[in-house]
Amino acid sequence: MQSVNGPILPRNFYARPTTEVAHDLLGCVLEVEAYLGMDDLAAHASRGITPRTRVIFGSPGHAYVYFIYGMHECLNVTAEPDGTAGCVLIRALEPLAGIDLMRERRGRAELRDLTSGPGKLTVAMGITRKLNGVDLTKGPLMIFEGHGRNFEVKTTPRIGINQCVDWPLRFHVKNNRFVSRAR
DNA sequence: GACCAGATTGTCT
DNA sequence: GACAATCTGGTCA
Repeated sequence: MQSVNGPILPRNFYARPTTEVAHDLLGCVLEVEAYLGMDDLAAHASRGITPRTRVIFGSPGHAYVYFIYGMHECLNVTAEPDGTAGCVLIRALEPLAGIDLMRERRGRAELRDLTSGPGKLTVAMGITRKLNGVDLTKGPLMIFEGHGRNFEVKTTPRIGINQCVDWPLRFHVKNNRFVSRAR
């Protein structure tokens, strides 16, 4: 796999408030949603620690991969200091490397269709629950620093939830053609 | 373009 | 047993 970006994001990038981590991930990825702790009823972590949510309460900078709707897997990164719940859902990114492989896995040629949604990008990148709990500062899955921040950030409510529907915790790069589309 | 229904299984009550 | 942080393909316009 070709490396197209700067250094790997360090642990202390993730050990901060979830909304800050979400906001600052823009530029590395294009669209994110923040899911907080006990007060955020839309977050899996609001139910407390279960076998599934254990990772969210653990060390920052790890992958939380969950299975949803019987057929989709979604990638999150954990935030907040160790012991505090918080994670960031990666909703969209721009395909930069391995595009042919992504097309093969997705069964689609259109570049915009490869990673413009949380369920899509996990398929395109080959991410499964086997990667649940892996350390994002070490690999095999990593997030690299972006190329600067000369873009406008758009903040909106989150998509596809039934609780806390008004909370402005979705962040994406304005006018970018690779972000997902709300129904 | 908008809107709708179906697929399919892990997780928790 | 209900429901879910989604996607796709269909219909209609």
